[in-house]
Amino acid sequence: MLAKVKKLLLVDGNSVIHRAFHALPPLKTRDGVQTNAVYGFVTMMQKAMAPAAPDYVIVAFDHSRVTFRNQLYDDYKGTRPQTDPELRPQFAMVKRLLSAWGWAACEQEGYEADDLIGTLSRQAAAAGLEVLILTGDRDALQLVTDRVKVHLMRRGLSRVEVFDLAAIRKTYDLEPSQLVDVKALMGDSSDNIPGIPGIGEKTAVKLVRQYGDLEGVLAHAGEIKQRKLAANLVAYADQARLSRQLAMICCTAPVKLNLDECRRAVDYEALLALYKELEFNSLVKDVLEEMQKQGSKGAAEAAAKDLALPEPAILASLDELAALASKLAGEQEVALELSFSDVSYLTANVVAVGLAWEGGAAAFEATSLPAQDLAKSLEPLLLAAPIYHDAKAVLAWSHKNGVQSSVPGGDTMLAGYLLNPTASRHDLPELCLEHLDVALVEDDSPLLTAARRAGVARLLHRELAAKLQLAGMSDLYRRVELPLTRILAAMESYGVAVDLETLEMMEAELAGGIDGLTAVIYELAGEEFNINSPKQLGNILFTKLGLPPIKRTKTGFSTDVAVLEELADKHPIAAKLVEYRQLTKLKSTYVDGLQSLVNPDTGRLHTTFNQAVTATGRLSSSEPNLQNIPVRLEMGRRLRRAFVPHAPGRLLLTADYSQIELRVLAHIANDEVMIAAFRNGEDIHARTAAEVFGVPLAEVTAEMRYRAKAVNFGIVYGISDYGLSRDLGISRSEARNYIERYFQRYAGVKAYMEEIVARARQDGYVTTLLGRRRYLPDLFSSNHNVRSFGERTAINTPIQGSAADIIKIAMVKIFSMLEEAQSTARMILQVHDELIFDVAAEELATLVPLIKTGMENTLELKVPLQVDIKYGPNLYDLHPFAVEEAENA
DNA sequence: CGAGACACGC
DNA sequence: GACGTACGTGTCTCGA
Repeated sequence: MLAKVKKLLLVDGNSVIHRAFHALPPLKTRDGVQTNAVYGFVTMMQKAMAPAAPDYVIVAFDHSRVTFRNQLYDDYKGTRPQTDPELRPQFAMVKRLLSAWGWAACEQEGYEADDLIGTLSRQAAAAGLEVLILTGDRDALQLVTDRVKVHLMRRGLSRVEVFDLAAIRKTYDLEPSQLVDVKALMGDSSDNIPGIPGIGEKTAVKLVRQYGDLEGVLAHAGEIKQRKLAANLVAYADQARLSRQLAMICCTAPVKLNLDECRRAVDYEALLALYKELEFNSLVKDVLEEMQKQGSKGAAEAAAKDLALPEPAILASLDELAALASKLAGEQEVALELSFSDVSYLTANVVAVGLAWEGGAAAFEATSLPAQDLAKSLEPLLLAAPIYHDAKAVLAWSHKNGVQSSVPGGDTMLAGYLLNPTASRHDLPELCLEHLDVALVEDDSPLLTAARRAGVARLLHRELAAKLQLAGMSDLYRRVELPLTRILAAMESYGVAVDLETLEMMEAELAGGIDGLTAVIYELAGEEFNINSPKQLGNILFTKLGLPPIKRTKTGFSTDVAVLEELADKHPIAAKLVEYRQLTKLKSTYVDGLQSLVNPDTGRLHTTFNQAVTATGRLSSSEPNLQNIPVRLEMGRRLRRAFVPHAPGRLLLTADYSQIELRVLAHIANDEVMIAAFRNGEDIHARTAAEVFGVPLAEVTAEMRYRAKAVNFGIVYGISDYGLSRDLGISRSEARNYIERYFQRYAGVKAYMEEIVARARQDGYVTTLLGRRRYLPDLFSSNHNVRSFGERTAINTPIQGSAADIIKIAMVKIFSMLEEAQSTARMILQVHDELIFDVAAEELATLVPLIKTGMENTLELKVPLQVDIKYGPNLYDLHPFAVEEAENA
């Protein structure tokens, strides 16, 4: 086995710092100290380090302006201006940075950074190391060998070009060493190297290629046809020789490579302090995160000290815990943390309990206790509205163990989510970094971790609650999200009953269908291959069968359903593939996937409703996702027969909002035409068709309505003529025409779209009807596509998010109405604009009006909300609930 | 183990 | 001239 070759990164400090200084705006600290070059240096280094992963780093600096080259030539670099006074102090800052990062610095009187790099690179290569040179100076290219590569910074800091031996040969058709001869001929005005008058890069390269090196060129001056050029070569031969000496990087400078001194060892504490001083806030965060990953003890202690967390008391018995829980039930601002053995909290065990209150903390080891006993002893506290991080996990667990709970007093996860829904994570360590500037590190002991998390959650919640207040989201938080989380916990804990026999029958049916299709597809393809592999399938379709590749993906031919449908009239295999895809999707994701997630204890599916995931405020559902059960195609829809009530004598009831997003749009855009249509109870797609096609409502054809429906969808999602033309199979100009007429007729919608984008640009965020926010940094991107995306998001988020607000209010309201009425009805699922209940047959007639009016009367909009209710023995056989049934009841 | 392609829902 | 409907989750393949 060969040992891995060690890598050395050599950096031209002066070059990188100068680049950074000129490429970045003059960033300053609050005290007015300019730091842009330092910042640019760090980011450049991080960019270079990430892919290269060097084992050693040395940053070389010029010692002073006077070097051995000045003895050769007085005016060397004679045209260079004085160092900018704003830049000079930044060199010292960079050097402090180096020691914190554990990067060696190197400088030597009489030599430039280049020479030190050249010398060290030769020594390192001789010692068997691989060398990378980071610089903005092209001259370094002469140092390239089979072991030495140059990362050349181009145009500011954004692009780096990598030159290895092959790249040099390809670019110049010369060896690296010949670049010195080129420069000897052409000179360099920035270094004030004279070269030979009248020779530029083109000529210099040509001559060196032809004659090998400078001496070769000079020796053959007589053969050169252009008389002026030949004469200059003779007249300025010595000047060229001098230029060559100046351009040649010295590889014998008096420095010695000492690898022990440049092994990387980051001093995080020092780095953190320095970044804080320089006010590099994003980098401060990175360091804290890194410290957290490393589990740095220092960071943990700093967190405890900064926040003045009390030392937790370790509780010895369940009685002691129960007594404390009862006592704390009477106190304000108590935080409760349960650590679970697994992320699936419904099936997991509680490992530890952490508690924190004003001036105190406690922890309890819970591993070997029956869950019911533990839940029971915590009951007084669960009913006293403590603060949690991810309350739903605790509440679902307690619900499962037969213990009541109240709406949480606070939930740092939900609060953090509301403050910035698009953040990638809302876990406790991340929120601590973001809002308290503290790294939260797990302790080796789960007990101490639980107590620390409770303590931190309590303090964090104060901060978050204050920020929510400032942002106008307190009501949304306290009246919607917090009550909802308890409801979601109940829904998850109830679960959804499934009829396994139905699933098993479908499984057999699908397996048969897939086998048959597989055989047919192999036959049509003339060989066996993996149909599930888009790559192999692409080869069969477009290479072997010679079908036209309709479109490409990043990695090859696209084989998605749109492509297959286009191929359907060219080859019979296409239709078979569409069917194959349909069946395998159904089998693997739904039939097999759902079966594997049925809880063996309850015989039901217990999804997780994620309340802190989406950018718009919608919920999501996972393990399994019960928000994407097939409905559109009959084959898939039949799967819904497997979703049944949890006991005999009961029914499933679905209540869905009709056109909720368009109604919300009509309201927030305040569009008169659309408002009137909804108030008159019109079919909105037909109305849109009448408007767009300029015909009376009665004359709207099915085709016109279909097209208008696509336009309505497009409007909600931020339409483009391209997308609409693709959806409807019409030309772009025709699509543009539709949109134009749409905006003429629905002028309020058009005005809304313009206003919301303008407002979003001003505020940096958009809001929903309940004040839910989404920040839109994409609006300020310099990339046109990213910016357009931001604009569509600005249009869509208030619509989708307000609809999410509405159904959340409805859930809170209906859940408590059911509680009050002591109904046995259970709300079991939410699918964005639809609620699904498991109800007793005899309660049906009373529940329908309760649910319908409850959902229709959430927010007072300028248009009515309309809810359609259906019921049946499963999610497939659903019947509309007729008004007469209610009247007869 | 992560990215990409694909497919399902609203 | 490119590029392009919002928001999600799950499964499978493939290459590091």
